[in-house]
Amino acid sequence: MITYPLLLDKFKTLLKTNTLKFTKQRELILKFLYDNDEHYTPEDIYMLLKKENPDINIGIATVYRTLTLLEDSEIASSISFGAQGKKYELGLKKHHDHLICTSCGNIIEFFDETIEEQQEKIAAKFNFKMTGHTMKIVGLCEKCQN
Amino acid sequence: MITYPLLLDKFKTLLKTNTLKFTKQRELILKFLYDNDEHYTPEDIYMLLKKENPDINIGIATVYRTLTLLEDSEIASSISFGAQGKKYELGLKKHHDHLICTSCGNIIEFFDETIEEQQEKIAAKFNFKMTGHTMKIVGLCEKCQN
DNA sequence: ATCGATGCAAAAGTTTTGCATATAC
DNA sequence: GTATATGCAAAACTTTTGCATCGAT
Repeated sequence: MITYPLLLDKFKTLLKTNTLKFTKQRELILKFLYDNDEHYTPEDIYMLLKKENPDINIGIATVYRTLTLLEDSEIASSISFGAQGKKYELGLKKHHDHLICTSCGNIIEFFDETIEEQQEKIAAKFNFKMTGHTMKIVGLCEKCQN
Repeated sequence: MITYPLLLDKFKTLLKTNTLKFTKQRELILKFLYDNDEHYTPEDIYMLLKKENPDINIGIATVYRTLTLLEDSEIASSISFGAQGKKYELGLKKHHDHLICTSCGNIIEFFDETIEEQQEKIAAKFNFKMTGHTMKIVGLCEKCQN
C-alpha cells in the first residue's frame, strides 16, 4: 500500500499538471479517505470533516467537487446505490469487488483473479474497450443470517 | 421466455397473495416492460406510457410505486447509476450482466457461466447468503471507439 | 496580480409522502 | 361497503450551479 506522503505527492503532481491548486480542503478529503478504510457518502465525509476540523471551513459543494476530481483521477472510486447516492473509498488499493449486506449495510471487499480474467475475455468478445468494472454481490452477511 | 398471459397470471396471483389490487396502471407498467426489451428510467416509463395511452391517467408516483413492487417481487430488476438514478428492465429473463458504454449510454447484456459459478464460490467463502449480484463492465462500445 | 477554489444559497433532478378521491374487490 | 391504489402537489433528498469572495501560485 502506498504511504501517505507518496500519495500526497502524487496528488500534488496531478494538480500541478492540470493547473489546479492545492488547497487545505482538498488535502483534508484526500487524507480522510487515506485514513478511513471504509465506504462513505459525500455527506458522511462532509459531516465528519466538519466535526474533526472545527477550525477549517468546508462546504458540501467542495466535497462533491473534490470527490469527482479524485474519482476522475483514479485516486478514489465509488459504488452506486441508486437513489441513495454513491459511496466513496480510496481507489488506489488493489482493485477489488464488494459483498454488500442488505441487512446491516456492511461492505466486504474481495478480489478474485478468475473473475478479473473472465471480465477481460467478455469485453474482448464484444469489442468493448473496458475502462472499468464493478461487481456487487448482495445478500446477508454471516452475522445477519442469525 | 415466458409468454405475456403467463406473466400476467403470475402477477395477478402475486397481487392476490398479498391482498393487493390489480389495476390498469399496474398492468400497463408490466406490459411495457414485457414489450420493451431495454432499460428504462421511471421517468422514461412514465412519459412513454402517458404518450401511448392518452386515455388513461397515470402519475409518476404510481410508476415508482409499481416498479418498487415489481422489483421486490423479482419481476423487474434495476441497474443503479448513482445520482442519475436507476434503470429498470423485466427481470424474468435468464439472469445476465451488463456492458455499459460511457459514450453513447448503450447497454449490452451478456451471460457468463464461469462468472456465475465464481460468484457462488465467493459468497460461500465469506459465509454470505447471496440474494443477488450485479456486474457492470463500463467502457467504450465498438461504435464509440471510432 | 491573476486565476482557480471556496462557501453559500439557490436551483435542478430524482424519489417519497400526505391526502382526498377513485376504484378493485 | 371497505380497503387499497391513484394522482396531485408538496416535501425530502442528493447533487449541481451561479456568484461574490478568498487564497494559492
